[in-house]
Amino acid sequence: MDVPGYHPQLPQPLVPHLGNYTADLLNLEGSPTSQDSKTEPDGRPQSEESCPICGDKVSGYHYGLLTCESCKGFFKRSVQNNKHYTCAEQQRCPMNLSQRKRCPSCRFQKCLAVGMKKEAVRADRMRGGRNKFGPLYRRDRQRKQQKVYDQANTGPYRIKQGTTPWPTAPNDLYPVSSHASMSLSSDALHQTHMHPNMGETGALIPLDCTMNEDRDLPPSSLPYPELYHCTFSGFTQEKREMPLSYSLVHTNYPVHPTSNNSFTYRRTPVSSPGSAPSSSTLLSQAPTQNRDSPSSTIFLSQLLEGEQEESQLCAKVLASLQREQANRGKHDRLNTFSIMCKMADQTLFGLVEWARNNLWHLLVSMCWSELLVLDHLCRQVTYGKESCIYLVTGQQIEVSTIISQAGVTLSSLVSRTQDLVSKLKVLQLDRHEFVCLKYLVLFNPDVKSVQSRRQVEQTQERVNRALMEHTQQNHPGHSDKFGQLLLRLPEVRSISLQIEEYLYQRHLLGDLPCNSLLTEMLHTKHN
DNA sequence: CTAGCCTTGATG
DNA sequence: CATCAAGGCTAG
Repeated sequence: MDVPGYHPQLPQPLVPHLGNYTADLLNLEGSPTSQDSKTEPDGRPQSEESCPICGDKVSGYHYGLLTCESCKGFFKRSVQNNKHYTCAEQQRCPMNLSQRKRCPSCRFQKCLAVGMKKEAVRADRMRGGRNKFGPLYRRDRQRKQQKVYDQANTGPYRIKQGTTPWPTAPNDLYPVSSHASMSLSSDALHQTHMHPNMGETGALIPLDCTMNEDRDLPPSSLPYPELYHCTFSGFTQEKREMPLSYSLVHTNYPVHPTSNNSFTYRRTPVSSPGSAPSSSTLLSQAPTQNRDSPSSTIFLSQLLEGEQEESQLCAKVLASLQREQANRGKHDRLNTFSIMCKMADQTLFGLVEWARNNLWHLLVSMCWSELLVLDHLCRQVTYGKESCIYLVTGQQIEVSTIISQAGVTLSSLVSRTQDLVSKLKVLQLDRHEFVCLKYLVLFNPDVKSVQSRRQVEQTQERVNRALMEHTQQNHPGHSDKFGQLLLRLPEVRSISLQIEEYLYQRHLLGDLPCNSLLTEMLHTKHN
């Protein structure tokens, strides 16, 4: 998902910079304090934490996160000696204090999976000193402390309380990648465009493009199921911060163009912004309504009212990215891939915000990637120009630039997605239909752990009927639009699965910000 | 090969 | 000068 040849611009106060960016995904908590305490707020020594790989006693930060001394040494030896281990079993060997020696392959995979960074092992073997990521560790400590304070507020977004809820994953530590990176020429810079109404304060914020997709990838299975018990608890704080970030850019809302498929709509005070209608609303009328009644129209309006306006989402994402960059040092900028992850992350926050209750959260956790794909498709159909990809931030990238410079997987994903965009443009997908597709994807009665299967089925049926009636009433000349739209869903699913697989591979390579909602979703779904 | 302890040296 | 995360050393 990195975007070679991509130089989007973000408004101030981001600092223009043309070099490689440190992919540091740190907290948004403002300037660091001078406290560098090794104790938790409750006075408990931090060293009592257990190693995320084997559970042994943590001895400090090593190669990106808190680990024990032995895993530190193991990781160092493995990277320095360029070890390639093979697991004799199914790459799911138990990893604990007593068994960590038994399978170096699984141990190393787990090191990578929890976020240890190969890049932090020095190629020149220089001893001593600090690498340039020292400040990142410090901010990680602060964030850990902040998390402890926030533990009381972990209610609304918790999906699952696991026994090992990814507790010791690196908190957004993300040292500079040693992967091949390249700085873009000014030509490439101009291959991306700001939306004309993006805001007058927009300064050139070029980003590097990391061409590191086609490295050797580890097996695509998902080892260490115990890691995939995740919660959203770590995100309540950032989420709560979101409204504050509005003020940063809210005067610069991009005014998105209104196409024939007019996607602008007015929100009524009845619905809380960005929140879907309640389940009772969705089920308030029997699915066997009289077809000629306006019930489906009203129903669709209700669904639409729950949708977040694009300009608001755009503002949120921009504000988040701005703040992220503002909190970084000069050599510490997000790289392109990390920025894309951040965009996806913020869109996911929107989805979780949108989802009403636990059932919905569960459903979202099973189809988040499809919803993201749908969201992207809708944006392309509405705002996207023929040869460009339109990002949630309003920025545009030439498809040809991506295709020419990306690796096989990414090119394939972009091509497939653009094909789908073309088909949906031909179908003239409108916002009502998009929302219906979104609900049809969400309300999937096949999700195993869903208790109220009947409720999910009924909602699905109702949305299905609304979509059918809408297409018949609004596009009478296009007799099979309903069927054509439904036929696109398997491709949406297929693309989303490929994206998940791609993201997981990047995650194993340490490229994904570990403390992101994106990462948690990735793990939760495969749990 | 492992893992505990030691040395180093940039950083604030 | 203290800190602490790098690499080094070595007995087991």
